[in-house]
Amino acid sequence: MGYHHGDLRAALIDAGTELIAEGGLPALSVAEAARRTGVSAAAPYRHFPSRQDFLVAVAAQAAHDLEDAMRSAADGADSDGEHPVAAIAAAAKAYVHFVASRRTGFGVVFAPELRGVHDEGLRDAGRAVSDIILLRAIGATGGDAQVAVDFLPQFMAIVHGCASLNQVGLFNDLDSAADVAADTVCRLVAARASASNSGAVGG
Amino acid sequence: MGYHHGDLRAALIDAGTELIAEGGLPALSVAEAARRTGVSAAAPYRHFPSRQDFLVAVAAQAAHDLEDAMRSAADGADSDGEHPVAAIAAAAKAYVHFVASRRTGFGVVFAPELRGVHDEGLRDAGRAVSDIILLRAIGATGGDAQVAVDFLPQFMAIVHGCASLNQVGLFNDLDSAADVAADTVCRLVAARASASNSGAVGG
DNA sequence: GTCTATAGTAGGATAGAC
DNA sequence: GTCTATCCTACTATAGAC
Repeated sequence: MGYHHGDLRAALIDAGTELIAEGGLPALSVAEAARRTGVSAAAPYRHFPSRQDFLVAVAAQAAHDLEDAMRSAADGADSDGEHPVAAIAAAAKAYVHFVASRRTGFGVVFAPELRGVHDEGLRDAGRAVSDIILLRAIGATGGDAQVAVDFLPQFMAIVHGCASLNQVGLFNDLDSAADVAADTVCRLVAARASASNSGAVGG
Repeated sequence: MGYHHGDLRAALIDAGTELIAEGGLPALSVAEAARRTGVSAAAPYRHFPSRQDFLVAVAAQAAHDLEDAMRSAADGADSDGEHPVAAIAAAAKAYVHFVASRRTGFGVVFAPELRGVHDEGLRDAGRAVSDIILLRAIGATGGDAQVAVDFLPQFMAIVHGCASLNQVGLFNDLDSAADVAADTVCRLVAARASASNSGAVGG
């Protein structure tokens, strides 16, 4: 083989990202990542002690990219900070698109296989994504932080649900999925803003 | 070994259901199902030509059980047909609980691995679940079928999202996840019912 | 840091005996 | 219909040469 790399570690992470994009988490294989990078199956073990550690590195990269995508979308839709609802809608669409192209989202960032792993990148990215939505939600609902905190899991559930259902083919196309996600979060924000003290239904 | 079964096929499907509940789709293995059922690794192949066919059978069973769970919950919360919103909330909670106990939901019922498979049980169950929600949604929003049709994917996205996020540990406990799902779908129905002709936000 | 070689594990699937 | 035996494949991980 005799291939020489400037940065094998990064190349392997890229290959791993590709593998997940193609076949989901179970398709992440150290051996296949090595094959695609042009090195032997043993080489990756100089950079990652085990498949688990490799997965953590790939997930951290994905989390960072996801944070970037959502932040860019939110900022782009609301450059002056006056349109928090538009920012939330844009972030929702960005999430659905990200998952469609990478097959990676909250499900990988917070993957069960990663429980108990103390990776700074992962934790930070998770909090960063939450902050992107939280800040806008506070702005969109009139400054009530508690309402925003309640809205956060709803936002995550909706965008993750749309992204997942899109993956299994329940939407006609990607744009439909993204539109449903954006429309739904907007409806919820609107309902919250107009009646932020109404009780929850269906206990 | 020499084990004798009245219905090995059914026993294998039960074992397969257990495997998925424990480790998700990738944990479904013909060999392991055989082991747990007390037969040789070759025995299942008398009943299922391949792992794929085995998966279809397990998924069909899951779809049937899911339909049952959601229908029972909806009927139980609305025995007289006068409380469609309560029925929708109950179905939402039932979905989250079902996924928590079985690790199977829309993601398996409509699994990518099953694309193009023409299994009657799967198709029927998918439509049945849709109907459970559609009928109640029409009742809850004042008889507007189009609003109900639009609401269906939102319902699915929300309950699936809550169930998935619960699996990766983003809720404090199962009841919180189910409550968020029920609360969110109720808020949406309420918003739809009060303003069924409002335009969608965030195009 | 990367290679070759190898041990160990596990699953999918088939052939042929009973 | 089930068994034993077997083949093939693929991946994780390690040892030791370069």
